[in-house]
Amino acid sequence: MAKEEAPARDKDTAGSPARRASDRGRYGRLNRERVLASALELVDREGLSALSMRRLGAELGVEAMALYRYASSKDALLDGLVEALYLELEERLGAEPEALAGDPSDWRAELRRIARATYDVCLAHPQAVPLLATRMLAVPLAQRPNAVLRNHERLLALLRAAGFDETRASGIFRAFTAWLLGYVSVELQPMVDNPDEPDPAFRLGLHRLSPQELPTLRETAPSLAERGGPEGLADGLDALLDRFTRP
Amino acid sequence: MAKEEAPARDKDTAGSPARRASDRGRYGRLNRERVLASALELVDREGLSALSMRRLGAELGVEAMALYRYASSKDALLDGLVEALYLELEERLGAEPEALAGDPSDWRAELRRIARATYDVCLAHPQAVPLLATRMLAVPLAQRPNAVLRNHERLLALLRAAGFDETRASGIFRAFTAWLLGYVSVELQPMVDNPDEPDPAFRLGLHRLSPQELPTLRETAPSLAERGGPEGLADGLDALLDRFTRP
DNA sequence: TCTGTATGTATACATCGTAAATGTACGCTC
DNA sequence: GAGCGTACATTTACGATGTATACATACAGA
Repeated sequence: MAKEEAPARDKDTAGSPARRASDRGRYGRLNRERVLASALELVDREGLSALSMRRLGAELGVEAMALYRYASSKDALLDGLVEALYLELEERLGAEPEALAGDPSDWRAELRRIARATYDVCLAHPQAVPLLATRMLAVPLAQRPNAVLRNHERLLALLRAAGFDETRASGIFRAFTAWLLGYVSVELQPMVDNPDEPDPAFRLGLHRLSPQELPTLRETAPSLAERGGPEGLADGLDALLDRFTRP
Repeated sequence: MAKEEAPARDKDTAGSPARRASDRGRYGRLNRERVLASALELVDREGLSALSMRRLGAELGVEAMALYRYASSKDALLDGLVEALYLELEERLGAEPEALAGDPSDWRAELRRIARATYDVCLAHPQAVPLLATRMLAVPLAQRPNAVLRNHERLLALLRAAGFDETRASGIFRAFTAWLLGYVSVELQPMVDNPDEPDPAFRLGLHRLSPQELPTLRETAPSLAERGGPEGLADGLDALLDRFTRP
């Protein structure tokens, strides 16, 4: 039914179609990278709930079923989004793992750097953050996307190189992950009721909160809605590292 | 308010149907509490993805549409589950807020107690934990379920009573929430590939991990799969409180 | 006994994920 | 070039889901 705008305008114009590489008569337009990039962009733009196979297909000028060549199910597609986030993280961190190249005594700085880069990626894709706390953690370790596993490897290698034994390294790893994911989850959600409202109290919808039963929450809410920013992340991380690396 | 189950056992016992309280000719079988309890039980038993309106209806011996009297949409139902979790938390914490009754100097112990109780609730309903990191945080502050708001109020009142100003209290509140949610999210997910496998390495699916590219992860995985338990939670919390309450 | 309201059912529709069969255009060999 | 195999995309179809709407029923109070 040719919902296309570009293609095969005239099947036999003779003089005809002058194909560009990206336009070879509906053939080979897709690849996994494009699919995931488009999915992430859609999620960024309209939220996770807007992501359906049909919708993503339309976004790419393709039927929904075509996507199954590049992600074997919708769950796999979501895992792919997680992968995309971690690929973006790797890019920001630089290709080669610093852990192996750098000075082992800088492991704290390196952890901070990784945490900060993760924060930045999440800040760029706030709507996708829930995927980390749910999809990613729900998938058994060994089945997580490769980019995720590489990230795990990087962290663990860093810690082992710094001299921590397995048990120690695991503890630090878990604390790092918990704090990082918790922090971005709490920080990067709206909390705002009506974003277009100029008055902060109304923007937060505070008029819904009973002053009798929730007095403290009501008066603290505006301050609560502020962000700790990357500094808050780094502060907490330092505190946790102090504790979890104690003898 | 008469959402009771006690009443009107046998309108006219005559010979006939011997109605039990739970069986009055399909009328008045439901109430919000029962719906939410049943939903939570279903999630506990078969996971979040098993929760559909039809399925939950069947569980209660009722058509799907009947549920809409008690939750105006599926999203509202999920929010109801969050509420149910927080009600359970309140039960464990005791009815009256300790913050107002207790000694303000015990605020750290009280925070630990709340964290521990939350951990216990999550441990009892691991399949529902993702709801906290997603649904709960995604809902604008003022629209969160009442039990959640009461929990926020309790925490903030506790901190204000301990002498922290709004800004300070907010910072501690956010750190507390982030750590707590991150910790239970990381801790209470399976990580296991094939639960029935006796050998730990196979149970984790480690054979899928390339020894060349992921050596450290491979050797650390068994230790990673262990839990930090409530002690780990308390340790990290203490560390964060030290940091976020510094002058 | 009658009537209004609270409660649950019946029916219907749009949308979703996805299995299976079908077409279509390219790269290859001849 | 002609023809073929295969990678790619479409078509069609099915069952499940959330939910709007209209209806039926059972109880409570007059």
